[in-house]
Amino acid sequence: MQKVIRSNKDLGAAIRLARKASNLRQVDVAQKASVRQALVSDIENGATTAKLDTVIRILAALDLDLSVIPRRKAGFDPKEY
Amino acid sequence: MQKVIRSNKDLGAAIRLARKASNLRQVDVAQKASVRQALVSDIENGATTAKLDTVIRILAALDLDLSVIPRRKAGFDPKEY
DNA sequence: TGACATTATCCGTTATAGCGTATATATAAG
DNA sequence: CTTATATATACGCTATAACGGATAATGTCA
Repeated sequence: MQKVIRSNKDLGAAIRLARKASNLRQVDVAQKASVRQALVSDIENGATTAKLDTVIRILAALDLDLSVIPRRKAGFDPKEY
Repeated sequence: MQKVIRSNKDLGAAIRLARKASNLRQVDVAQKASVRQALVSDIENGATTAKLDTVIRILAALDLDLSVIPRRKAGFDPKEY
């Protein structure tokens, strides 16, 4: 599992997916990350470009980390390796 | 190569390292990312929490991607695996 | 359908990222 | 030391993330 994030939409999708996989509500994630439910909603919908530390806190609430990796072409399929 | 980012300091360190490895000046990265040299300086020094899309643009200027990965304990050493 | 739970949206306000434009410190080379 | 280059700071201003506090709009299920 390793999802590349190149836009706020990518991030929102990743967050929503992880949140549902954990059976959490936006409110639960919001509390853990010390933000409002409304903000989690906006971010999941890609409606806003959050600040880095906000992103980090929300990901942490979902037991996820942000990481920097060497760039690969879009559409790259790791199974080819 | 895979650097976990849990703070703006982590990000700044990763960016500076990658920039020097590419023999680029702050001004070069700034231009590619459409931001000011002063902002690159601030971010490298961990003096500010940048917005997500700013981070993405700067990383892209260094041929790096941001990614979401499952969280591991701090101090985890991949060599143990 | 009705009651309840969850998510999306709104408004005014506050906090702060990022800008333009300089200038002040390094750091390095001659 | 002097010059050139690179990085760090400064100040006023604009843009926008995030807030509190609701409420509206969906979704869920007996």
